[in-house]
Amino acid sequence: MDGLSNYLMRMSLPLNTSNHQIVMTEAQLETLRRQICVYSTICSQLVEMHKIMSQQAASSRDHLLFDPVMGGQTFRPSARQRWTPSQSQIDILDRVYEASNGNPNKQKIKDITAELSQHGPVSETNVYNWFQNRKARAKRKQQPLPRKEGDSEVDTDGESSKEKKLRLETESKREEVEYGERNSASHDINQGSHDINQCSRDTAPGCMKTKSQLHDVDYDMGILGLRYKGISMDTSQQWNNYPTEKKDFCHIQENVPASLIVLNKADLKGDSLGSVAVNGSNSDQYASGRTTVVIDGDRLEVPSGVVDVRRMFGETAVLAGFCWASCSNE
Amino acid sequence: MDGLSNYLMRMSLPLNTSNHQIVMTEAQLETLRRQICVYSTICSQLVEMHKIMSQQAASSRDHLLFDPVMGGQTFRPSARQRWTPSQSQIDILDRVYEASNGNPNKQKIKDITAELSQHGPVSETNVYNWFQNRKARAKRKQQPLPRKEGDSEVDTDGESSKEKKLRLETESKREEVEYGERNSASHDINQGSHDINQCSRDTAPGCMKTKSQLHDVDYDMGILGLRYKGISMDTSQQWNNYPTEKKDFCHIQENVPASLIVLNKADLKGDSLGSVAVNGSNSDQYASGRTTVVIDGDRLEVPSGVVDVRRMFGETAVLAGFCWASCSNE
DNA sequence: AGTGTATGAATGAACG
DNA sequence: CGTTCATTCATACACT
Repeated sequence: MDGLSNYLMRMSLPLNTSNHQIVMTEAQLETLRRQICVYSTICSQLVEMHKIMSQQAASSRDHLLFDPVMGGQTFRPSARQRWTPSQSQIDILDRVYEASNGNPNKQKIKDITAELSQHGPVSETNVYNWFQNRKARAKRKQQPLPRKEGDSEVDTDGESSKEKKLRLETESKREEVEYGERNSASHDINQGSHDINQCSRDTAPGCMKTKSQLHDVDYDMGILGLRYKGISMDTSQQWNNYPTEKKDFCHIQENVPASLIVLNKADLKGDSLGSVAVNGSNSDQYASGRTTVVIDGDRLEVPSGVVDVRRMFGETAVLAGFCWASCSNE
Repeated sequence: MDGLSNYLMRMSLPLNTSNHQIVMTEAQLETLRRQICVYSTICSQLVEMHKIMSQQAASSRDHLLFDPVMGGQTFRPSARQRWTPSQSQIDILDRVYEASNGNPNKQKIKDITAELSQHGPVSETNVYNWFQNRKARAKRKQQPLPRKEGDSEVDTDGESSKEKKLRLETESKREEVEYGERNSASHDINQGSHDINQCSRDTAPGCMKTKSQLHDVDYDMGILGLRYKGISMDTSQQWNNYPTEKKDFCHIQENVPASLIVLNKADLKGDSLGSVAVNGSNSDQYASGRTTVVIDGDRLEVPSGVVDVRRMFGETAVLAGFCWASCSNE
């Protein structure tokens, strides 16, 4: 649980009540009211989402037979043969994998299993296998040796414009290597003020900034960020209902065809992991799992999914800017 | 916007604050605290769900290309496109496949890729996958000889203890048959008061009971039930924060190494389907897809996934008991 | 447009 | 630990 679990604490609300009346300041109450409003909205979204999902699940055959509320486990009428880790479990595993160098020993596996079991059924064997596979496949991907920057594919050169999309697909195979490229690319982000940097309130938390501006920003998108993600900024009722100070929480850039979405989830995960999602339907964005996005006027290939934001964009990059202004919106 | 949006109203909290301090009664504050806690938890589920949705949306093209939070508006995440070998490439691949007996090694793949790239864009991974699939599907097509239903498996007796887990895995092939066994097993559940039946509040909704006790129970786990699933009862902060009356909603059994989790989703699905999930890390619980659980003192092998609770445990069994008390918790 | 099929891709598990 | 198997998912494409 994130912020709200400690909310009362931060609000200085007495946790143990006695018989006398409790006194709240106006500010406390106001904050409280807003917070409740926010969560109320989110919860109604949850219900709505689940209804849609259930409906989807009911009307689809196999691959959609999952209940997202159940943590992403896929349920089928027949028993599932193999373990399917939930997303939260995967996140944890990823984190552990990143942190560790070698294979976890037996005790370590026990620990991990215990933690994972809080997010769904899992056995130690599952964990063991996961690390085995992860390592093996990481190694395999390491084979196409690291290339510098977005220079052309050495083996697949002479590519036509049509082949470009395939090149991207090829690139996606060397995730680890690409992170390095990201870092160098992040320098671009740090230069100049482009579209995404038009943020008018440089000090507002969540405002899209160059990473050099990110120091000491008490950033906290978390759930709110996730909530924002699905919102069409111009039309969403939720967005209109949203408290102004929360809108300023991040900067919406409406004039770029597709933009990076980085959702900081530090408050959820306790680390720098964030989600990168992009939209846009340019024809050259076909690479699976990655998309060409425009950041500060420069084109970047970024993977979708959970990424280490700091690793990708620099140590101080904890922020998010996002824009759902789809170039394919009719 | 659902309940909470009117929450302040119900709480009689003044919506327009003046300059004086606001006074809350203890009861109000307590209710408020609990409500926030509940919503906080639910929101975390939203986050989880949304992660999964995003993931799904990113990896699927059309039918899932919508974000439920957006209220059905579709947007286009990065398109994903898969490699489509040209005919000449297929010819080459076929030829190589025919000529070779085993899987090509890494160098061989490189060579093949090099050759194929002269006829179109291709990556080594594409080649690798192609051979994997080709081999697997060739094998499958030659197989469809065997038996009818899962009946032929019965003769696999004389199993060693080591083979047991394999047996379980095999068993999962004949779901329907197993349901029958479950039904008989359910009689055990109905007898006497065992661990899981220690529920002290027999009338409390959601309390784990024998099926004979379930009549006329106004059962309603819904989202809350779903919420429970990810909670480790002994360690989870969420659980500790949870209102007492909600804890009583179902009965938590803390002293069994692993226990059955049946989440009734009748309110969501309109039927008796529920989810069974189990955890536990006993060495004999490694069979993926099913787990040994302790129910009323008896060990049962139950499949994970969606099951017909009533069919499995009896017509009146609509309830859920669950316990994440992991036997591997330190 | 909906439905079905072939197949590229992903990945948990098992093997040697 | 590297390799292979087996299953599943999702897409491209064909069919109607």
